[in-house]
Amino acid sequence: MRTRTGSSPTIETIARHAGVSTASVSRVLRGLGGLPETVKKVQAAAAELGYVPNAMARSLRGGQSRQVTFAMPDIGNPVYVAMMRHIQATAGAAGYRLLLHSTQADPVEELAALRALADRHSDGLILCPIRVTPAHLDELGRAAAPVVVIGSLPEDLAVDSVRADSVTGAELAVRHLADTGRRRIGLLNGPADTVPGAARHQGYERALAACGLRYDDALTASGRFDAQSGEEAARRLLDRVPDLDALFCANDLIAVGALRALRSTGRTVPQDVAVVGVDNTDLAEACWPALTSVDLGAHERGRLAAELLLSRLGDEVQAPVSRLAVQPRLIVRESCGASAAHADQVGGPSQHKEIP
Amino acid sequence: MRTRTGSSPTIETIARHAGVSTASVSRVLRGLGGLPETVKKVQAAAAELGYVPNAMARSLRGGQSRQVTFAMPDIGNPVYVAMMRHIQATAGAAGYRLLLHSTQADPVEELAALRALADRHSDGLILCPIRVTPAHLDELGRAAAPVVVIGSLPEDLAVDSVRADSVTGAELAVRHLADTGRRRIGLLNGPADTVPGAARHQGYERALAACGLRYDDALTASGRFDAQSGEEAARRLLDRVPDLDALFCANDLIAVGALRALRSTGRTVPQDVAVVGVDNTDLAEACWPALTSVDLGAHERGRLAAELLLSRLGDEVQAPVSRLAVQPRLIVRESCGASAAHADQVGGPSQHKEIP
DNA sequence: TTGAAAGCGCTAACAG
DNA sequence: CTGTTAGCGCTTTCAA
Repeated sequence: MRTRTGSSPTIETIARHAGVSTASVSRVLRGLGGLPETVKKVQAAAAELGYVPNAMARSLRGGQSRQVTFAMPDIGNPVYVAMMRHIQATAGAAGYRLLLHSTQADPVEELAALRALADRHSDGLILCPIRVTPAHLDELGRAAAPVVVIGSLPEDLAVDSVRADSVTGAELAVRHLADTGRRRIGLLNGPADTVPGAARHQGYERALAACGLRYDDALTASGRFDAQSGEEAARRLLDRVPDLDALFCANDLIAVGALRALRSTGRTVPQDVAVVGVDNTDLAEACWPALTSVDLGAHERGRLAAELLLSRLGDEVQAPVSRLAVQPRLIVRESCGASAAHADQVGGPSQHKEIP
Repeated sequence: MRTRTGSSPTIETIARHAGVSTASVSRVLRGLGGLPETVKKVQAAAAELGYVPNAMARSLRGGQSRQVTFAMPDIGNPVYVAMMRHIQATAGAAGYRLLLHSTQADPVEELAALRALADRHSDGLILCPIRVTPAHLDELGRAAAPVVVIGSLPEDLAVDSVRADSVTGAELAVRHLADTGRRRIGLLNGPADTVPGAARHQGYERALAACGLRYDDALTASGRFDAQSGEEAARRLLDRVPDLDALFCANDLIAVGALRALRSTGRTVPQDVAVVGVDNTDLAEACWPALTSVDLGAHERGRLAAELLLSRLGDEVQAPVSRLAVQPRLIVRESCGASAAHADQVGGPSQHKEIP
């Protein structure tokens, strides 16, 4: 085993060892020219001393950190984990490291993530804002590095974004419920004043109209975007409107809570009440009855956001602002009337029907 | 709105602006002394120009990046997300940023994460190895920065670690099954040659012995640590041993797959077959029947690992190696015979019995 | 092709 | 208390 001096070798150590200049070491190590003789000496010295270039020095010199940040509201929500996985894959493949910033759905934290770009520790940011306040617009406008927002933004803001078509997604769900004979369709929403919350509500309302069903405030309830809140909201709603025959839930977590509430109030899913979630997370397949869910393309959004950010980082010239939208698909599973018998007869996992 | 020059102001910009030296700027901005007059001028200039110190320069100078890395096998597994959440909270509170490295359960990737410490982009690493090969031991020995391993390590390796007592956890589960009258208890394991896989197997075998039940290879099956694999393994096992009355699953994902297999082969849980998972992830409460699960203290492990790493980073002196172990608890839910009636009568979420 | 030298932006002696 | 100065480790002109 080789001797370990206290501190790691620098480019100068290698230079001395190889009898060349630091400039030559730098060149050789990055594959730029060099006399075969020189190259060999440098490589030998580097190998022998176990030299690895210092990333911080390189970043300072080069003006870029080769790191990107993903800031999202709640790491406990599998939909963000799905995004993260694809962001990490895309960024990693391009040689970028991934920094995580969990904002706790706190706008202050979101702004902090934006402002943190000023210290140049990160070359760019992918942000999932839960709300878009004037302060957000302001900070987005003056961000010190490229930002891609996953979510909807005002038209006139010159910031790249990737959004789900949440309204259409909600429509898909509600329409499917109506088409399969449901008439008293409730909405279990997250905070109505958040971007996703507002979108779900809008889609719900619009779809009802399209199906000739009347919108009724009494059929809606809102809370947080988690299972416990979903369960509580479902109980409240069911108390108030016992004859509901379907629940459209703003995400899968809420839907899982709703399933619990339904079960504990003696209702059968989907016979008595059909349930649809949103995000098509792993939870949808894990719960029972397996959850019909609107896939808003979290994977796709993560990948696209990362690609957008990377291309922005690579660009010399200012490419025009991109505003991507991914199409939702409805994944029909048992919670929504696909007969259990049908599901039972198949061997493999992941049986579902897809409505694009 | 203030004018935006192309590049951000440096400490020198501020110095000129305030009519002082860069050293004074540095001092003032870090709260070290200064004449009130000077302080005011500097702060004014910094505020006016929107100055933020460059993190890379600071890191290079200071010899530390104020970043730590968490490397884990599979970000799709909620147990790692749980760890991550607490690592992020602990590290974040101490002013460290969190880098993510998903290793895909690939030993090569794990080694890469270890070696990457050499470039000093990260001050320390929390590693969840899925396997510990001789190469791991070697790299752990020569790591360029402090490492904390979440998992078991050979006694003679001088590396901090936090482990779950997975063997005791398995015993808790199997013993509970035996105590509640189960006699044909199967094991659905992940890869047997991984650290967690081996531990689950060992605990299973040991608990059977303690309960006077005979170990039988035919009652075990193994695959990967995910739901699909769990479902397939469960099918194989049930085909082979139709009269199983309990399944001990190596993690919650496998257990979820097992629930699916049981349902689709017409068995009722827990009446026909009781099921226990491991990790007590959110999944355990999401599925139905709610899953009895061994809580191996993922939160605790994440927090402790982060604290260990941070204290190691702060230490001037070499503190002795820490080897922490967290105690498992069995969280009993419906999949294991807690009567559904009992669960139904309660209003709130998270009803369960806890066996420490 | 190679080496000398000038920084990237910051902090920390060390004098004054 | 403040300014001068010397780097942290690297890349990159610019000459030779």
